[in-house]
Amino acid sequence: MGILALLAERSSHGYQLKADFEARTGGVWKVNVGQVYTTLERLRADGLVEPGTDADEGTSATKANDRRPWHITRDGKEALEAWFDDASIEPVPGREEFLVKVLLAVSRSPREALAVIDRQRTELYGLVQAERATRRRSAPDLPTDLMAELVAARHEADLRWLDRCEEAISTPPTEGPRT
Amino acid sequence: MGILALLAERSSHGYQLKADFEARTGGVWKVNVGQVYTTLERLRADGLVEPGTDADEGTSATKANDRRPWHITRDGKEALEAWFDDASIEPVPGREEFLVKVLLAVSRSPREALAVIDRQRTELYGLVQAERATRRRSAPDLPTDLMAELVAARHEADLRWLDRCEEAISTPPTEGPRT
DNA sequence: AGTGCCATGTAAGGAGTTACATGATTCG
DNA sequence: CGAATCATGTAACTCCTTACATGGCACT
Repeated sequence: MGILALLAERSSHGYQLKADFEARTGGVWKVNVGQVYTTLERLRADGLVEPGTDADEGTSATKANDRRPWHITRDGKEALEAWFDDASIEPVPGREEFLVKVLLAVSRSPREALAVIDRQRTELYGLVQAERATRRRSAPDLPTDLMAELVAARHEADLRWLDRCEEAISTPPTEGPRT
Repeated sequence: MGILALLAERSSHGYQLKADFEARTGGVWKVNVGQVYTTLERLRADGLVEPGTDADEGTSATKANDRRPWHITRDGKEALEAWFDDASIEPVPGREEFLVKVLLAVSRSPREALAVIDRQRTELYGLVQAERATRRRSAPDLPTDLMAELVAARHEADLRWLDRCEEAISTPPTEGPRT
């Protein structure tokens, strides 16, 4: 649907779509070019996009490489509308390796758990710093900016959560000690 | 690795592992039973687990159904240690449909974007409420509790981010208006 | 006798990842 | 001329999802 949304803005070809998609997601979501082409084929199979006709732009400006322009179809536009209209949030966060690791470590032993939490915190903190640095040396576009803010917010939430975990396993060594 | 971690705590069989894994992730990560069995096969192929011998528990207590107990191997323990030791955080958040949808909507039109943001906010807010409700009527175990807190924290971060997006597309209608 | 849970598996399909193959153009 | 970049595509692999097929046991 991301590819489709880009094609709704303007017709384009695979290689370009890859670049646009990555730019639009603030460089966070890197896609393999190959995947773009297979995705376009899938979209075509579903009738949501169609390849450009020769009369289309083969004659006009674009004649550089072997570019193969794609257009969104009527069905494609409808599907895209439906997608934008659908506000349902996916599964729920919490399926990340990072979390599972911490949760499973908690059940191992307090010592193990604290070690894991500490390492994760260091790592996360490093990421936050790195992002801040990256962000300082560039006047990015809106998507990049927004994505950066989200990533930062999430990471900070995760850091606070790690503190919370540490507290939880430290405070009640066994269970409700005596009230 | 989640399965492996559970097997490190105690040997168990597929059906049980499924239940344990879900419990350990606070019920957030539902796995299909079938996947557990294929995962166990994969782990065995890698030499990280091994099926129980007949002498093992076929004779002793467990004789109920056709249970097939699995044990972690030496290699498995090592691999698990390595996994717990590895603090690297995966890709970076931000690959969720929800985000891509908002970011792509932002580039469409302010009106569209505000509509999408608003719907997402309503949805997210509903989720937060639902979770709070769920949480109130149950005295859960530690993993469930921690997971719930993380989910709540993330959702709240996302809500704040949606506000931020709204602000970003409202404030500078075009670009740096006049200093 | 029947329903439902325990328990183990297989098969099909969709999607992402990595890697590779191939050629044109552009720029130093 | 050589290297980087533009551009399109294919193949192999891994993993997750859904669905289905079986059978035992327990409880009513």
